[in-house]
Amino acid sequence: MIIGVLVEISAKMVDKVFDYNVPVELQSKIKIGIRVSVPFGRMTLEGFVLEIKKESSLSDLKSIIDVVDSEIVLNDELLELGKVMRNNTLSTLINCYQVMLPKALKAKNKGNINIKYNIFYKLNPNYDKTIKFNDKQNKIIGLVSNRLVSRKELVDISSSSLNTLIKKNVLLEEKKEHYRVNYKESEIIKNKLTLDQKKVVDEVVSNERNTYLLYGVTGSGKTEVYMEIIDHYLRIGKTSIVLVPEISLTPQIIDRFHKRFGDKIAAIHSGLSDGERYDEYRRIARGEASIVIGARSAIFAPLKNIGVIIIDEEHSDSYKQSDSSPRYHSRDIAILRSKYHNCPVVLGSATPSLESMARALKGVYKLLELPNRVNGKELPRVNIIDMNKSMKKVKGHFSNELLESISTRLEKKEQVILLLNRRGYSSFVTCKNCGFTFKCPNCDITLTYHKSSNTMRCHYCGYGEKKYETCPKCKENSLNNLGVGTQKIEEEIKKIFPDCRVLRMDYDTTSRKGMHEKMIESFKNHEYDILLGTQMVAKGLDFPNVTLVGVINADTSLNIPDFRSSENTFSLLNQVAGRSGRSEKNGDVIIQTFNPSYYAIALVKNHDYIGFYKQEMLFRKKLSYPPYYYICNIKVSGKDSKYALDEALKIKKILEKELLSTIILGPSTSSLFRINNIYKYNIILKYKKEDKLYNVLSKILEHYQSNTRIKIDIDFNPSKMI
DNA sequence: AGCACGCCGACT
DNA sequence: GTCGGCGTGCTC
Repeated sequence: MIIGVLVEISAKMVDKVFDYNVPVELQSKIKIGIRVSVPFGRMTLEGFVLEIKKESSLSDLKSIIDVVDSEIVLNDELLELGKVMRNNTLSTLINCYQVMLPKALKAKNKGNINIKYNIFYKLNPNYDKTIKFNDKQNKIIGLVSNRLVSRKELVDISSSSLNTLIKKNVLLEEKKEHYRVNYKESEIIKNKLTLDQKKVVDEVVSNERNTYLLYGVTGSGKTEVYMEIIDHYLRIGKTSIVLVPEISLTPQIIDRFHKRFGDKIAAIHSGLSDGERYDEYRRIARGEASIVIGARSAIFAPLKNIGVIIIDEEHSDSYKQSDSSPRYHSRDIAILRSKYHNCPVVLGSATPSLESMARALKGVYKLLELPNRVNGKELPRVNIIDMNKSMKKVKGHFSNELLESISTRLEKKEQVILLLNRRGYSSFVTCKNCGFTFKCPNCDITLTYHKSSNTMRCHYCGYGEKKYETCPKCKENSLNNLGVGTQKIEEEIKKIFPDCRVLRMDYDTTSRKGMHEKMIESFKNHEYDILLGTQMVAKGLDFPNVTLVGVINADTSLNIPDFRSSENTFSLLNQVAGRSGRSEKNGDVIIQTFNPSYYAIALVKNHDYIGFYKQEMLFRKKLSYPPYYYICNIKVSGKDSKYALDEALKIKKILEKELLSTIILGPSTSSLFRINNIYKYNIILKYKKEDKLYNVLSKILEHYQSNTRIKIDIDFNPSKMI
């Protein structure tokens, strides 16, 4: 027996199958998709078995050392999917496979993440009948004589007696896997659907394979629709995947699915330890869970017989893996898997990505709409406050309008959410006298001030230094802590409303395990009046008593140098506005901005997504951006900035010669020019149809693979270009 | 990823 | 002469 093995090294050169002999005693364990350990050069590596055959074109094969798994880790569907991914992302095949698996199944972590077992005992029918037992031993034997008894139960009687019985071979051990995550039985809660919701459900389950764009306003009951669709497929024995952005993968949403589907769900979220993740993964692989809910990588859940794939908040950029290879998008993977399973894909959003809406309007996706809120209420009233006028009257960050509204709600014992838009914003330190700002010596990024340690830190590489008292440039004592943090805002609120209970929710306060959950719960129970936070208060949360949403600073996310900054801003504001007035009481929204007439802000007033879509499409067309053109970012980086730039220019020359219908921009320094002393350049391609593209880029990658002085990363349809 | 091979600069 | 720099190539 000869097998073809893909080894766990991510390099173009070894991104192929290597043949090995299999010793007779291991042959019965070999399956396609199982892992083996093999000698490779003078190393020992793990790899995936991709081929089983009788002959090889090479003689003198080495033999595999061992078989790693008892069950396959990648099934045929995922093995094939990986090959398509490699072609679409120009990544290595091994990277594509590794991204599908939990940490526990990667070679580097072997042994660190274990399967937990519960130990049970039963009576050995052939034990030595001449042995005499004491009372406690007899009690144990009585218990195990007709059933499996857990070790814990027997230890409670007498651990020494138990040990004696084990030693004398009277008891036999049996191990059972123990899953660390627990889904308790739960009473099933089902809401009655509105006519609109029912129409959507009926369309999707009509069993045509189709990609649907579900455009539903905030509060229109999309989650209920998802659950009904999933329920339909569950009843006919099919499985489902639900993707949610990590930031809205809260205990609240998991709880809702849990209440409806009990232990049929497997939830994969950032709060799980590696071991817990592994347990969930095995439950899925074994068919013990049939509904998977998780963030981006849950799209690879090894479910069989998938009935539907749902991507909630489909516009979220968290679905694109942008920091490492393979740079894939969950939406693309969903559509590929839907072809294999012949099942529908549902993309849901109140503010669909322009790409998806354009496809829906072209008929590539099928458009479904939920134009009304389920409670029959109007969408909240949105009031846009021009801070150019207000700032003169008020010091601090609050306009009179916002303060008055907060005050009214507090009197009525209603709750308030305040959003501090920190995207593209950080609390940097600057000199009021000469304008000097502190930057990271490694990354060219402004350092962020941390009050608790009185240090300035780089958010990219972790560099930190003590805060200066005087400006290092002009020696004046005029360093100013610019930028607002949630702490600062909290202090301001407390000054104005001393009795008000403020809950601060941001990255700092939620990083401890379980804090996020606790905060949401306590706010829901009205232990606080105001929830103040960053992005994480904008998405998916459902608090019936919230009747006012205030946005402190709508503009900051407009300043990001990215062609999607308007889209991201509109979508963030629209999302957070949707947190207001979700129950019986009407809701209000107050948005503070310095650009009140800018369309991405002004159109939030009437929740006018379609209006925004039309405006934004004009801009995208004019500048040849998606969805009119595809974009590909070629990242060239190296320690030697001149060398990297020279090579980037060479690459551009080649591209210009080969790609005749592509717009080529750059090489430009990205806004994060230097990270950890690595200099970065971007070459941007804009194209509609370019048949040679993948071929040419592959050749470039191949040419530079062994060049250690620069690194080339290719990102198709990048979500961000920093 | 590692490791060997091989081809040019400054030294016991 | 040769030690060692790292660019290039290979691993079934």
